[in-house]
Parts: sequence; structure tokens; C-alpha cells
Amino acid sequence: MPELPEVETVRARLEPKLVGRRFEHVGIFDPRLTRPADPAGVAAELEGERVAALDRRGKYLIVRFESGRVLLIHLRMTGQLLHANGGRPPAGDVHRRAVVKLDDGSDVVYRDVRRFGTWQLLDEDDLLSYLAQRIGREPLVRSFTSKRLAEALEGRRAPLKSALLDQRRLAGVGNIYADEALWRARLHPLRPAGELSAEEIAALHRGIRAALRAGIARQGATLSNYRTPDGSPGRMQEEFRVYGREGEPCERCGTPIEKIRAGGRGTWYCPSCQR
DNA sequence: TTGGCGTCCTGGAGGC
DNA sequence: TGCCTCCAGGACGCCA
Repeated sequence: MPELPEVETVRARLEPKLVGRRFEHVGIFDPRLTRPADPAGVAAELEGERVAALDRRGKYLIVRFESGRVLLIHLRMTGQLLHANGGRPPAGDVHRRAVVKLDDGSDVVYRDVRRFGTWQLLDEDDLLSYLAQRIGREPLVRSFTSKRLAEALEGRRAPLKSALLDQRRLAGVGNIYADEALWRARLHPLRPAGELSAEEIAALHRGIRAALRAGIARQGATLSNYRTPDGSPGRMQEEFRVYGREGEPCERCGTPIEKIRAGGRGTWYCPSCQR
């Protein structure tokens, strides 16, 4: 499930392949992929566009074109962007939803098993308002201090786990890194988000940033579908402290990791050292 | 305004 | 072996 570290890895790996390149031909095969649902129209509008930059905001990839327009991509659950040096695509790949042929002869293939991912072609002004309504603070920028985190959680009665998943408050944290951050901060996922002390907020701030940085350093986590653009898996899944480790001993205190539902999502935590 | 839940979607796991 | 059910989860809409 691509979260901030996975999307940042895709961005960093794809950037040198995309920037300066022109979209020579675009094929979109899934009518659900584009917003609005006009794949042929979006494909036609993308053809001829030259990439000026590849950015990320939260879990969104932002392909900026020299024309001023942007392609906003969200991978959701199982979206993949793969870069290949041309040639024939693998036969029989039923999950291939779009292919962009670049002017250097290489291809960018978009695969998505569960078809939740989205592509939106927007103008710069529309992008700003679109993201402003949906995306909160970036947790890895310098200006994201523990004071900013406290502001994001202030007054919230929702469980910490739910609050961390709320993209309008904090951008890019998903189910995996929320659990990993809460373990690092020694905080129980069901604690009311607005009732943390200053010390606990500071610990959570450190935990969020440490978990996300660890994910980026290991090229993300591959549980099922996620791959970097060259097709290789991430390594963060080898470093999970709690996520998916039900019954295994907590590496801090030895207590078996437990699994509960929080915010409608599977949630793993240590019942002894997360309070 | 906030929180909780259902929906979308498909593959894999597990039970029978 | 084959069929069925459940589970996974990001974003969004709806309801209380």
C-alpha cells in the first residue's frame, strides 16, 4: 500500500527518467482510471506534453508539464509505475491500466490490480485548491515541528490511529507507518488524539519522522504489489516493529504484539509498552 | 464540525 | 479439487 515513503521512492527513481521527456503516445485502458472518466480525452490531451518536474505531495505524485498543466497521480492500494526501455510489454498482463511512450523510446507502465488509483489532469490553480482541501502538513519538511503536530491533533477525540490516517491533518501517513510511528512513540493507538502531553506529542513527532525516514531509506515496504519503477521490491517490511507481527515478541519488552481494529483498519501494537 | 461506517475493487487465504 | 466467504485498505460520501 503506497504511503509517503513508497510514493517518494517512486518519485525519486522516476524523476531522472521523466524530466525533460515528452509524452509521445498515451494509452489508457481502464475507464475508471481518469477523473473525469474520459480516458481517451485525457490521453489525447497528455500527448505532446513535456515533463518539467516530478513532485510529491502526501501520497500524490505530481507530474508538472512545461505547459503549466499537471497530471495528479494517486496509486491508492495497488498502483505501480514501472519504467522500461521500450520493447514489447509483457503479454497477458491484465492489470496494465495505462502506458506512456516517451520520446526517448522508453515506456512508463501503470499497473493497478484493485483499480483504485486515479489520474487527474489539472491546471496549476486547480491543483492548489484541490490539494488544499485534501492534504495537510508534510511531516518531513523542516517547518513540521512538534508544535505543528500538536495543532493538527488539538481538540480531536478520535483515536490516535484514526487521527494519523486523516490526510487533511497530516499528509502521507497510512496504515503501516501509523502503527510503526505509534510503536516508536510508545503510544497506544486508541488514545484520544487531543489528550497527549507535550512530551508525548514530541515523542510522536519523532516517531512519525523516524518511521517515514526508515521507509524511504529502505525504498519502501513490499507486502504484495509495491515495486520501485525498476521492478525491484522495497526492504522496509524486513524492519517492521509491529505491523503484521501479531503474536511475535515486542523487540523492546518481549510482550507478544497484539492486533485490534482502530479507525476501521487492522492495527498492531505492543500492549505493554504502548500506553 | 467531528467521528464512524459503508463502498469501491480484486487476489489470496482459509474453511468446507 | 472446487466453491464460497472473508480480509486487506486509501479516499470519499453519507449519516448521526
